[in-house]
Amino acid sequence: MKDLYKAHSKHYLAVDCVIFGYEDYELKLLLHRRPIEPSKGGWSLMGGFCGNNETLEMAATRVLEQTTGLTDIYLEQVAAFSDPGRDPAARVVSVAFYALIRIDQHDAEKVKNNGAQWWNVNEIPPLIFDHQEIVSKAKERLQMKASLELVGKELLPEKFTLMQLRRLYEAIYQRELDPGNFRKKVLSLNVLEKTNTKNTTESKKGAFNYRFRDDSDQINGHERVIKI
Amino acid sequence: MKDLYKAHSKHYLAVDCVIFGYEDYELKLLLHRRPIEPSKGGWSLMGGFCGNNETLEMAATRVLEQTTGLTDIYLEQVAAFSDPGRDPAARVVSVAFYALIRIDQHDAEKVKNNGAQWWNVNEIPPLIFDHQEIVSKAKERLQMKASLELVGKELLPEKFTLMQLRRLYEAIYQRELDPGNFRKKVLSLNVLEKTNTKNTTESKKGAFNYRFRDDSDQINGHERVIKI
DNA sequence: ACAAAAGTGTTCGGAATACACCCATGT
DNA sequence: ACATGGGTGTATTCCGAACACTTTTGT
Repeated sequence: MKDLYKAHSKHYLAVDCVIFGYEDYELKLLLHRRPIEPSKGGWSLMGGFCGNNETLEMAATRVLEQTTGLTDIYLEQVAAFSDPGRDPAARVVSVAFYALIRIDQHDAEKVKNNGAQWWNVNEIPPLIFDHQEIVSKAKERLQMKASLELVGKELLPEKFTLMQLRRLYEAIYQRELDPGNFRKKVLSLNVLEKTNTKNTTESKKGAFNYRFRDDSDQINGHERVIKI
Repeated sequence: MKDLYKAHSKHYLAVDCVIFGYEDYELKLLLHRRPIEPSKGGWSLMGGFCGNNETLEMAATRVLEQTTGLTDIYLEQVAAFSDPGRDPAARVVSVAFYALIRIDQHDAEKVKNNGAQWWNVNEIPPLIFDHQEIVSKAKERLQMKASLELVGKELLPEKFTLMQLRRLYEAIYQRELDPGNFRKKVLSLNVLEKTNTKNTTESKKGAFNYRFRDDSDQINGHERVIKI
């Protein structure tokens, strides 16, 4: 079929991934040194160009696999960034995604080869282009998501204690949460199930491990669920 | 400067606008018959291609002015849609926006010349391509926005009664709201101010008109404000 | 003994909900 | 008179926030 849109201009289309991970009670973010010009060597989000036959989601997935070695990663679209001057080398429109991954599961070797490094989300270095703005928007989105449904399935190990989950929420919300109230609220959502195993590494008494229920995807409408 | 990205493919970039308006107690949506092939004549969102030197927001603004005659329109980015087959004629990535406009203020002449028509948001005809999906996502976003802050400034006339505002929320939320509770909640937000004028067209007694306060943009963080 | 997390219970205030009820007025 | 929306008040319920308290166990 002939191209009916010939009169219009074409654009480079990129994806940039804000990769969130959780480790040592901190929400972290994977950055690498940009391997190409311009701004080669500057701290940057993981990015890549969108191919002709892939969706933006596929491109983001591909970028993630190349940099973390992980497939099957949770992705959420954030927004498109299209300031004509955002990339000094050319007009590139970038669609940002955020990803949630379990730090312990990714391919540390591959990450290192990419010159990548995990950073506490509150202590990141200066970033190239408009990547700081992208990160800010991604953080907002993650907060919003966390307030609408219980997140953690993609960030925590399969089994985790309620304290670990609370620390994650504290890192996302950037404020402390009452342990007792958090426990009651989270359990009332009925999306977790208790396991028989205990974790004794973080307390003398030991805390039961929980896991996400298999069918824990029944969140109602646009009603905010996690006030916490 | 020479193009450093030559190896990568370029793509057509379009914007599609979901134009919300409010009239006769109904949330409406402006559609037109697509003026070009493919799917010429099919019901479609207002769209256009992004130029080389404009942001996507600028492109959307331009499209809106061409179709409604209005400048200075409230716009919110929804998402990018990038299925390679979404447009049968070519690979076109589209970034969707929703717009809020006052139906009485737009250029009815221009709209008519565009073969455009307002539709109740729940009774729209079959749309071309993936526009139905775009509309669904835009509706979700509008609901979310309406629950985070008081909307209406862009949809209602400058002066409006609380009943009109409530009907708007009922149209957005798709459920009835208690008149007394709605009034108390909305006024407690402290973003409206009472005017001296009354509207007697909708009740025998007559209801005071309200308007949005000039400085009514102080919404706190990501805290949900409008539970309603 | 003490510290520190696990886990449970209680209290309190504010907010949402569900109403009742009076007011004003056009028909 | 009565229907209809305007506007106010109130009782009830629910939920989040604050916090007390007991349990368990490593040091």
